[in-house]
Amino acid sequence: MDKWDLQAIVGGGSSNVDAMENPQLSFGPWGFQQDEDEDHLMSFPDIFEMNPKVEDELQELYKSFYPHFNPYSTQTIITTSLPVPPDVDVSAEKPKRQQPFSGNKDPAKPKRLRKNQQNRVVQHVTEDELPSDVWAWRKNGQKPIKGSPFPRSYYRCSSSKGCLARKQVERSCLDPQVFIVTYTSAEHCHGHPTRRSSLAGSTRNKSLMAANKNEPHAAGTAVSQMGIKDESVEQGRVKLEELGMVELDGEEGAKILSSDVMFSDDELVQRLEDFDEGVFLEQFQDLSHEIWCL
DNA sequence: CGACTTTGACCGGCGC
DNA sequence: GCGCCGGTCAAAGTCG
Repeated sequence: MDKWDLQAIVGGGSSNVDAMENPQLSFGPWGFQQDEDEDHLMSFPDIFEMNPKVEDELQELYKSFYPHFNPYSTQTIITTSLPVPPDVDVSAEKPKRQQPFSGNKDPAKPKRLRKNQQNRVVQHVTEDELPSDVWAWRKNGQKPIKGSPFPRSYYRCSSSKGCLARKQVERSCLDPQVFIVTYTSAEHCHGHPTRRSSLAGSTRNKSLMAANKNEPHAAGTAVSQMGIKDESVEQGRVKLEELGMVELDGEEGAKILSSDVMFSDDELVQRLEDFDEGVFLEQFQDLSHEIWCL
C-alpha cells in the first residue's frame, strides 16, 4: 500500500469524473475539495467520526508516509486560513489603542492592554478562504464598528467547552473582498474538532453539507477515482477491515461501515475499470507533489 | 433536542 | 465623571 492508496482510503473524494478533469482540485491528508459550487470534504476528523477507534492507526499510517504529518496541525491542504500563520502581524493594534492611556504618566511603562489584547494574531483572507478554517467556531456576537460600513463578528471556539480561543471577523473597508480575521486570547487547548457536528456553525459550509447529503457515496467512489491499482484496492480493503472501517463480504463484496458512506465493491471495480489513471496522474502530478510535501 | 445564530443588554477601557 | 466604543454575555429564535 502506498500513499495514494492510503489517501484513497482515508481521504474523501469527488463523486463524478468531471471533478477529475478539473485541475483546480485540491486534496490531501486533510481532505478533498471538489469545486467551488459542490465541494465535498472528507478529512481525518470525518474519518474519526465514522469510526473513532481507527484514529491512532490511521495517524500512524500517515506518519509512515509523511514524517511531518500532524493531524492537529493548523496547516491544511484546503485552507490558507491558519490560526497561527507564519506571516502574521502580531503587533496589530489600532493606533488609538497604542497611545499610552491617560493615567499612565510614565512613557517608559508599557501600556496596559485591554483584556484579550495581549495575544492577538491578525490575518487577511479572501472570502473563499474564510470558511475553511479547520477549527469549529460559534458566533457569539456581532457589532457595528465605527468607521467601517461592515459589522465585526465575534466567534469563540466551540470544539471544546473549556477552550478560550476566540476570533473576530470583519470585512476590510479598503477591500471588501478581504476579510480581517483576528485570533485573540488563547491557544486552543485541544486538537482539531473530530466531530462533524462541531465543524458546523460559523464556519459551517452549507454547500459542503448539502454535497454530503446529496452524494452519500462520494467518499467511497473516490477510491475508484483516485487512480489506485486493483491490488492496492485489495490491500486497502484488507486494511480497512483490520481497522474496522469496512466489512468484507465474501471474496468480492465489501461495505464501508459508515452511516453516510456505503458502496459496494462491484461499484468500486466498475469505476476502477472506467477510470483513466493516466489522465489523473498527468493532471495532478505537480499538484500532488506540492500537497504531499506539505 | 442539541447546536447554532441573532440581537440587545451589559461591562470595562479609554478619551475628553 | 461622563460618554463613547469595543468586546462579551445570554435569552430567544432558528435549523437540521
